[in-house]
This record gives sequence, C-alpha cells and structure tokens, in this order.
Amino acid sequence: MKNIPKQYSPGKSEKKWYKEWLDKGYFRSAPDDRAPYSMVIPPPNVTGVLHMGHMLNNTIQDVLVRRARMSGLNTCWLPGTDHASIATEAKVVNKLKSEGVEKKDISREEFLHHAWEWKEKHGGIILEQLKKLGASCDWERTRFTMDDELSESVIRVFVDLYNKGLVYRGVRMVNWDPRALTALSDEEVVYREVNSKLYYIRYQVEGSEDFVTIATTRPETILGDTAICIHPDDDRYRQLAGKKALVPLIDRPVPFIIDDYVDMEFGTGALKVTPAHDINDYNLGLKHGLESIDIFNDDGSLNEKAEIYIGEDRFAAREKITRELKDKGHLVKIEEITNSIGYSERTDEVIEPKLSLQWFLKMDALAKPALDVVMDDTIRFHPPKFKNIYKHWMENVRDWCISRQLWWGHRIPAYYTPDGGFVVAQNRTEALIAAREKFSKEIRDEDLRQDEDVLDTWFSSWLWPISVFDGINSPANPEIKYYYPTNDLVTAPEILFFWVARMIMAGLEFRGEVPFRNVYLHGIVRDKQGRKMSKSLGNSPDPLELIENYGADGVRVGMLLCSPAGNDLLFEESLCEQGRNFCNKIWNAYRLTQSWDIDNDLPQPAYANTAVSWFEASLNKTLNLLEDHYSKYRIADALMTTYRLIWDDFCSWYLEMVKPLPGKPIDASTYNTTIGFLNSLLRILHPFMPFITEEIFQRIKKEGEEESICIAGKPQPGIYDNQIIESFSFNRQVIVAIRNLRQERNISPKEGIDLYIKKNNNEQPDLRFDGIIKKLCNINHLDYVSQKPEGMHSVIIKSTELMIPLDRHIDTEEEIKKLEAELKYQEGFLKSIDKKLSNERFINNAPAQVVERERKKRSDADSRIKVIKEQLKSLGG
RNA sequence: GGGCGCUUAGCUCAGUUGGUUCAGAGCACCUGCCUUACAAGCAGGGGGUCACUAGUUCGAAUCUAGUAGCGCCCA
Repeated sequence: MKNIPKQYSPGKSEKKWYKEWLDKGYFRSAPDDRAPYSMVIPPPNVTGVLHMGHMLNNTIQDVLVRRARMSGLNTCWLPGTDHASIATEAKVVNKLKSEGVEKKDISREEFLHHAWEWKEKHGGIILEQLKKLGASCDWERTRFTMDDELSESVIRVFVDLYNKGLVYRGVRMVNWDPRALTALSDEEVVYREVNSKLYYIRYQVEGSEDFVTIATTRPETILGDTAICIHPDDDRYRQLAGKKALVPLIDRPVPFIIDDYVDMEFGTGALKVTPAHDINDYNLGLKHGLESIDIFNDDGSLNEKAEIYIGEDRFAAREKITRELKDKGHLVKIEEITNSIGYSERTDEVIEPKLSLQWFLKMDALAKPALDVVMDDTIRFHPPKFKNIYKHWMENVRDWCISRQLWWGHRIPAYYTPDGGFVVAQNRTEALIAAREKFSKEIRDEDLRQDEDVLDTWFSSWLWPISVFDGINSPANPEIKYYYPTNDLVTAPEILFFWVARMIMAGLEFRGEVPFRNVYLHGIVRDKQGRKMSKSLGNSPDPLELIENYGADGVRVGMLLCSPAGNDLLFEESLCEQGRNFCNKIWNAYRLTQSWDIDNDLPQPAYANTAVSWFEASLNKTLNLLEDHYSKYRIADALMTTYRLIWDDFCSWYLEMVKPLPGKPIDASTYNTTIGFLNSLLRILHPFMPFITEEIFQRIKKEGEEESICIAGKPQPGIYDNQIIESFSFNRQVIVAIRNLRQERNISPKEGIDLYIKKNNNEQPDLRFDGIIKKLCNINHLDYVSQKPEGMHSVIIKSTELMIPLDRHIDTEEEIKKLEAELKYQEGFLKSIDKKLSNERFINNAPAQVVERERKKRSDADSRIKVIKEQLKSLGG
C-alpha cells in the first residue's frame, strides 16, 4: 500500500498546511479587478477565549469564504476583536483588587494603563485559536475597536449625530447596574421569572385612625414613596381623595392621587408610588407632578434620603424593614408570587431602575429605513423567520442609552465649561474653539472638563463593517469603495438587536447603503439536554481539546452536522467522532486508488465504462443540488449532500464497481478518471474540511494544477444524463435484492452463483449494467430468459423477475406467504389508483401530468400483480 | 400581559407551488461479516395514526380554524 497509513492523522497536516497557506498569502486580499467577496467577523471580546459558539460561528463563515474564494472571487474575511467595555473593565478591576488596588484610588490614566497592559497580555488569544480551526481570515487586516482609526470613527459619528440632533443628553429612568456602577441599555437587561414575595403594608391615613393597605414586592422602597395612587372607580378608597397617608416608620405624609392606571384587581387596588425607582411610577409622577426621592446610592445601598438604614445594602435593608414593619404592626401579610425581574446581562446583578443623566441616541429616524431594507429583502435573513422578530423590535424601539459610567472605552467627546455649558467636538482643540464661539472668548483650555463617561461598546461595533475599512474617516477611500457593502454576515439571533439592527442603521446613515446582503443566523450551542453551554455549568467541552482529539476537520463537520440554520444545536462529542470517521473514509478512498497497479495497455472494461458514465452523471446532478443548497444558505444540507455523494455514491458504489479484482491491474483510463473524480470531490469538500482535502489534493494533483486547493476552482455543475441515473437506480435495487437473497439463504458472498432475469411488461434491460451486477453480486453467468426455469428462487423488482438456482430446500410455504402479502398490498394499491382514475373530477381537475403519472402507476401495478400471480401458480399456491 | 414560531422514526432534523410506491436523511438500533481501502469498516434489515380535532379539496405531512404541549422575542 505504498506505506500509506490505514488511518488519517490530522495533527501534522493541520500545522503544515495552515503555515503554508499563511506563507503563500492565500487569505490576503487587496482590491483588484475581480469581484469582491467580503465579510467581517463578529468581533469577539478581546480578552475572551474560544468557546463552542465561536467554533460554530467561525466554521460557517469559513465555509462561505472558502467557497467564495474557490469561485474566483477576491475574498476578504476581516478578523478582529472588540473592547467589551463592561466585561473587560470588570476583569481589570478584579485583577487590581487582587493586588490590593482599588479603582477609586487610582487615576483614570493609571487605570487605562493597566487595562491596556491586560489587553496586550490576554488580547487576541481567541484569534490565535481560530487559526487552529482553519479560519481563512486576512490576518494582516486584524482590527480592534479601540484602534486609533476606529476610535476616531466612533467619536466622529458621535459628533455628527449630535450635530444632527439625534444624540442628546437628558435625565431619564435608566437600567442601573449597581455592581458595575453603570447605566445599561434596554437590550443589556435580561428578564427572568423568579419566586418573589408580595408584602401587604398598611399606611395610616393622616389625622385619623384609618389605615390603607398597599401591596409591594419591594418594601424597602416605601422610604422613597411620594404618593398613594387609587383608581377613580374604586369605591373602597373614594373617601381618601384629598387626604394624605403617612409612610410607615418615617411618618412622612404623601398625598393620595387618583388615576385609572391602577389595576383594581392586583394586590389591594391601592398602589404606592415611588417615582425614583420604577419606570411606571416615574411616568405617573410626571403626570401628577410628584416629587422624586432617590433613596439609593449608586452601589445599591440606602442614602440619607431614606432617613433610616442609611448605608445598608438594598436587600439587607429589605429584611430589616420587613422585620420592623412587622414589629410595629404595619405588615398585614406576605404572599408568594412569581414575577419578572431584570438582571444585568454582564454582571447578573438585579437591575435598579434609576433616574440618571445620560446620553441617548434617538432611534425613530434611524429605525425606519433599517426596517424597510429588511422587509423588502434588500438584506435577506436566513432563515427568514427572523424578519418578523426584527420588525416587531424595530417598530417598538426606544431611544438608546449610549453612555456608560466606565473608563475602558471611547470617552464621550463632550466638554463642559465651569458654569455647566458644554460643547461636543472631535477633540479638545476643536472643543475649545467651539466653546469660545458658543460661550465666551475668555474660556481657557484648562477650564474645559471632558465628560467622564465612555460610550456603549455597541456604539463602536455598529460601525464595524465601515470602520474596519476606515470608511467613516475617509469615506471615498479605495478599500471601502471596493469591499463595502460586505456580502454575508454570520451571527447569532441573540445579538440581532444589539448589533445587526444597529449596523444596518449605521450603514444606511453613514454610507447610504446596507452593510451586507445576507445575514445567516445560527443557533446557540447546547448540550444534549438542551442546556446552554457555559463555563459555570461545566458542560462545555474545550474546543481546542476537541480539535486535538478529532482533528479540526472532524470538529468542523461535527458542528455543522447538527446546525440547521436558525435552530439551536444539541452538541455531543459523538458528532465529532462522525466527522473524524468521515475523514478516515476519504483517506482510505485515496489510499485504495494508490494501491492499484496501472496497466497502460489494458482497454477499459465495459463495466468500468458504465460506472464512469454513471458517476459523472451523479456528480453533476449533486453539483446542481449543492448550488441550490448554498444559494439558500442551507449549509448543513450542503454538507450532508456532499457526505452522501462521497460515502455512498463514490465509495460504496463507484469504487466497488471499478476496483480491479485482487492481484489484477486497472486500466489507465479508468484510473485517471477516478483520480479526476477524487479531485473534484476534494474541491467540493474543501470548504467544510480544509485540511484533509489539501493533504490529499497535494498528493494527487497533476502538473500544472493550482498549487493549493484553497485557490483551486470549484467544480462547476453541468448537464447530466438522467437516464443513466434512473437506470442505475433500478439496477441498484437489483443488486441489493440479490445480496439480500444471498444473506437470507446463507449463500456466502464468496460463492459464485448464476442469475436468470425475466423481463415482463415490455421492460427493456439496460445491458450496460450487466457487468456491474455480475461483479458486485459475484455472478458466474447472467442470462435473460422468457420462461422461468425449474428449481429457481426468485424475487421481483418492479416487474422484473430475478432468479437464482437453488439446489437446497425451498420453503414453499414461506414463499407463498410472502407473495400473497405482496399481492394483497399491490391489489389494494391498484384499487386506490382505480378509484382516483374513475373519479371524473380528478381527471378534469388534476394536471395532465399527474393523471398520466397515475396511469403509469396503474399499469406498473397491473403487470406486477400478473407476475406475482404467475409465481404463485408455479408454486402451486 | 403582547407578538412570533414549533410539534414528522428512539435522537437531531429535511420535506420547495397540495399530486411519483411520499412518508425521507444522518445518527442510534437489530442481524450477518476481521470479504486484500477503511471494524473509525462492509453487507443487509426493522422503526412513524406526520401532536389532536374539525374543515377546504378529486387529492392534505403540506392550506384554514380550533385544542393541547413546547420554545423564542418583547414588556
């Protein structure tokens, strides 16, 4: 076997070929005359490590990119990372804390120095890991959202939007994360159903001995109450209008207000109103001109406005207040309820609604066109079901809170004068000019104080497809003109709004053009029980370990096999095993061809000629199917189609057909054609399994062929002979039937037998397949007969009788039973067709084609019944 | 609470405009094989009332309505 090992070992090939690809610069891209295919990576967190979701995400991207590259397009897959403001800052804060340094004790400059140090040390590990997977990114273009060019873009965009009146600063109720000490956007809050308690608390009506009971899930917030709200139609409380209630424990009087906002059915029908700590109460407060009393510090502890329990954490305060309310007779009862609580996506801390001065981006004007381009399919979502979800969000979008009380990120370019005015400008110099113009010529540089906050990370990511080509700073540069819009975006539905929607807005706003044409949305990688894979659950395999065990190609196949677009995928390691096994199958197909002795003088046998004609047709048919799958972004289907083409058609059938008998040589023509087929199959497979295909390609490629399969052309689908495909399909049934017969009758595959074929119903044999039948079924003599000879065992395919002589005992009764069952089925089938055909409305309404098909079915069934009956007769049944 | 979607073999899923002997694939399972490429393999096989009910139609896994269960998004 020319020393080719029995098993493919991926490790060496992967290292060798990836290095070769980089050295030769196959993944490099620069604008030229060819059509571009561009794609930007969804930038992972710079300090993150590779997890299964990245594996899936990047495998799909690599498949698309490699296929595009093989289609002759100038492909640019641009990699990079984002700075992940909250996550990274949290890591740096923790690291400093472990060294005994508190963030509040060091300056912004010092902190950022540490953060950059951290980024330099841990940043980009994830990109190195992607290389192990085979990702064919243009690595020289790697970008980071805080690179100079990209940062400049972010600031430029902020200034621009401010000047257009879309960015504004205002006091709003925001989602406050008391651990990260920052505001969050609505999208960064995750709601969960949790078991809570509903506390019934009675307030004394001022100047009386009456009490009114309210229900709340947050008793600690009574300290911030500024009203009690009751429904105008509620007879129970009507007499309270105009009076005041005393907040328990602190005896602060608050008015009763009347509003039909209150749900009379919920709790007691009386609602405590705390405008500073609940969005609905806030709106109610605005309507009724109520005071807002903010009782919390930024870290969630009570402040002096609360009057009592100052400095206690909000949850500790809840316990203590509950106890005191109980002791003083204010607590009526406690009920168990489930309600929905918002948590910070990043820190998992319970979100505190908080009134706060923040920067916002108006969304209405941006959302409208971004919705339109998706609804009219300028941008296509795969699968399209996400259009609905997108629509719903875009129609209900609210202004985007873009400021974060953090240091790691793009600092907001707003500069304040000592008396509280501000200007927004690209940099300090321009800010000074603007401030002098706007306020006073006397303003000096040192008078200006820049806003302390940074921008939401997504406020830089939303520019990614533009800023990586410097299209914001330099809108007419050749790169952005060539690569933008990008072709495809591959991401998870989780960030449809965070990122995809906003990129579309930014693209339209700053380039007047969509950022990409297609969005492929893949599912979340879950474990077999459907749980999301996570570090804390410990149910996620280590991707690099998987690659180590199964090879990158095997893991890629494993991921894709279970990943129909848009569905979550239940991952298990055995899928990688299947991928690895597939590698081995291909390897051994290659190995088989290398074991043959080639005889240049040998003419091509008839059976090989037929085999070649058939496989060529089959290959082309599959290539057409693959085009269809790819055009619909059905990547898993494309892989499975390829898998079956190689495993079933090529290995199980074609190679078995053409394989020379042991010790015999193969003719040169068949050999060369076979290698040609293998070559085509490798090219089809390359996007899925880049390494093994390169390894084998290098071994079989002819002189003058492309130097790497990466840049080799993909096989083009051609017209094909459908007749031979159908003929094969029939003859395959013949072969399977005979094999089955042998197995049932315990005839060893090694034992040569004779085969007689009786054609009925004017069927014509396709003699081209006789040689193949003989070869694959180990037939000594094959004869066509018009009468069934004596002592035969037979089986029927369509209306064709296959007979093999049997000198051993035939179980006549068993045979008759089988035939009768078959007869019964066929007669029932015939009856149903007859019913159809005798129905006038069917004949009149159904398309002629369908009616014709039914007639054909009828005549087939008819003749088959005849054959069965004859057989039964000959058996004496 | 509002919106969207799903339910097909033991598992994960295809099934395009309603029409082929249309009920399919991969995996898993069962049987027989270490047959000179591959036991990480070969050959063969058994599995489904297409969630349920009613309707439209000559004809329904496919269209409509309702019911049940599940999931997702938003508040």
